[in-house]
Amino acid sequence: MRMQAQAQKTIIRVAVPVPLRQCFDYLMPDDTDPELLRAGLRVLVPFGRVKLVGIIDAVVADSSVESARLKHAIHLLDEKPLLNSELMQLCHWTSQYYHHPLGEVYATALPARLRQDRPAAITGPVAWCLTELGRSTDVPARAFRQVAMMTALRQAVDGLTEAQLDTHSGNWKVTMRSLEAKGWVECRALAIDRAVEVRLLEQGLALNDAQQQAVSKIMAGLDRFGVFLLHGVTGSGKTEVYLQTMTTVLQQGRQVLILVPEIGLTPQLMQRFKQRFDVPMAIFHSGLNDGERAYNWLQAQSGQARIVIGTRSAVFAAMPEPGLIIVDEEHDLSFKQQDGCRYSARDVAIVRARHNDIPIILGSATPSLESIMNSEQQRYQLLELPERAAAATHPAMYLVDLKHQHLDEGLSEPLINKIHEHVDSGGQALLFLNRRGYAPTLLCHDCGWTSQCQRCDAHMTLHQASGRLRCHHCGSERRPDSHCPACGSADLRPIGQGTERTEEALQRLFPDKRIARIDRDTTRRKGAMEQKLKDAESGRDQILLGTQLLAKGHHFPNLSLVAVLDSDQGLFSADFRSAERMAQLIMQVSGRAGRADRAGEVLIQTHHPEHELLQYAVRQDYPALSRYLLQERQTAQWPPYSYLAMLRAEATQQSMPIQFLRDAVTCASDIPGSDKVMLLGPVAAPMEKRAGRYRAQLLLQSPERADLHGLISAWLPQIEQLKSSRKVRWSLDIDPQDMF
DNA sequence: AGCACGCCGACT
DNA sequence: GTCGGCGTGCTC
Repeated sequence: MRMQAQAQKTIIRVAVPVPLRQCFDYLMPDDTDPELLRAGLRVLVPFGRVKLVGIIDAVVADSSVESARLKHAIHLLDEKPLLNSELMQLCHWTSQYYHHPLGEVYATALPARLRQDRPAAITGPVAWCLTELGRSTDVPARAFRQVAMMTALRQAVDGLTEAQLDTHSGNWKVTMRSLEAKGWVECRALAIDRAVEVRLLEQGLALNDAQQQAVSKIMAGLDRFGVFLLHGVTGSGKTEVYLQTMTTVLQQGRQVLILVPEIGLTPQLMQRFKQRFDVPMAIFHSGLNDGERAYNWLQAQSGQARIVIGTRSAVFAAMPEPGLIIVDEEHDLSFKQQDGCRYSARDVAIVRARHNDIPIILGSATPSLESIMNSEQQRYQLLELPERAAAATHPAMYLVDLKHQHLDEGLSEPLINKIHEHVDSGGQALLFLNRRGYAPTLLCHDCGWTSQCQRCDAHMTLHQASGRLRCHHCGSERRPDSHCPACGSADLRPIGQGTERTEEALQRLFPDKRIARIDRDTTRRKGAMEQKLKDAESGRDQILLGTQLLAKGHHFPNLSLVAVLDSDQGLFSADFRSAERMAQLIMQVSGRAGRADRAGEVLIQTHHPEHELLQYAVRQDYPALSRYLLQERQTAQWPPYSYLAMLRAEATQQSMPIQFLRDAVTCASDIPGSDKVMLLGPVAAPMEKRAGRYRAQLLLQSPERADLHGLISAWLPQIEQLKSSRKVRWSLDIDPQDMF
């Protein structure tokens, strides 16, 4: 028997938001009860010469750091852990898998407001009510605003929320303040009932056979981990499958997490949920301010929000009782974070489901090849929704061979005729062109000079509306030259097609039709996107012209014709994923054509109508298309037949990134097991110069994930020691999606 | 990342 | 003679 007293656990191991792969030990703050120390609490600590808010990762009895060097933490920020053990475990996994410092992962998981040195008080919606005193007081009649306010409050049983007051009068705050000073009114946090019983506000729709089967299979697996790949074309009723499975999970008293891509569709989907369920929801999207974000996060964390819905970062929303995760449009690239900790929210979500032993649904009309392969290998259960639920007919698909075609500003004759046909008979046409601006470059007809960006290896795009040349890669802009800077010629011509120029052509060709251009330039203003979409949905605009921005999610009831103006750029690109993306785009947009009463038509302009990908795409044969793509990937040993990581570097001096990556290769070769990983490069990035910085990359490829990660774990500490690493900005990207 | 310390070039 | 450039080292 040990006679020694158990050493007290009074050392806290803190993860601080710095790019260092270690935690730091501290003595607990003065005047703190050791019993209060818990992992998951936030704590303010002195760090070097600054103070930082960190997360207590563990409470331990002693430290390997000599006690004289240990500092006291300053104070705890929470009484109860802000991060529960499940979320901490998820952050640990993320930190290890993406080889990113733990403290920064915790920082990614928390909304900005909760990373600051202030208490995590929930200050959500409040309601103003009368006090006892206020109820028994007669307001002097001359204070007429106050009288009106008191009367309004008397009529409202549960008080008035700020939103309600805003509709009442624009200037209620002043009046309210004087009433509050008199002690007649008070402000209360709005009580949110914890919905034990989930109230359904509307009945579920009748399911077709495929939907019914999908729902049954998911229901049968609600009590354990399992990945369901829900493959359904647009309009096949994926959302109804989500809704009905969610109903059961919510009724079991568990929370549902839904991840959606970053294209402003979150509010729409949430609207669907609000129509169906009377439960509190927490929502996360780019339109929220810091306060709203923190409030919603805490709603999810406290368990009050039963449905949590949001984009990428919502995968880290704390939830005490998760029961189901849904990733909608799982193939979407916006689930991959492109800076800092480069995680894939879809992949983190799958791990989270596994940790919690709950099911996860991946929904898509065009699943990623990774997911297709996983379902073929029985790791995921494939659920197919083949039919269009609402009995709409499939669109007719045509390839327009552009070879030897006369083009009017990129528009072929067959296309122009089709547009006439559709809009004249009351339909709507949607045209895709993935290049905004007027023309991609300005060319000197006499000497061949083109308008290059000074800071990037790219052309500057001519924007006619603003009369500027703009670089789409670094944002720099300038006035277009009136004469060629190289030879002095005045014959400068805009070359190529952009949405602005196509819009101009459309206006000339269809002078009596309403044309709407929807791209980043026309939707920059806040609320402009919503307004444009509303106009388009109302059927007011007969011709819609847009970039990728318009590709998915929005429902235009009158839409009968969809056209892809330039599919060729996607087919022949340096990035092995670009063909896949173009095919997915065609599949996605074609799902949008057609109304209940009328089959839609889809036109794809190309110089390569014989291309196999396009052939599969027009036949709407995604299984064949993905088989073809998987075959290609297997031949070239690309993912999912191998695993990749990309080490990138950039610097203002051209030679530095390559130098650093060479040094990195040198130290990799000394690591045992490095023979199991191929190091491809270093090479200059496809666009070497961007925003004034030179960029280079080194690709790591291995048939085995474990070998790749094993090498990286041993390698990173060495890379950090390299002298040349100090002269570049470098980053490591696990499972890179973009090869640029 | 931040921040300080420290050692060399062009200026009041 | 100093101000300030950024190389180097450190953070419990």
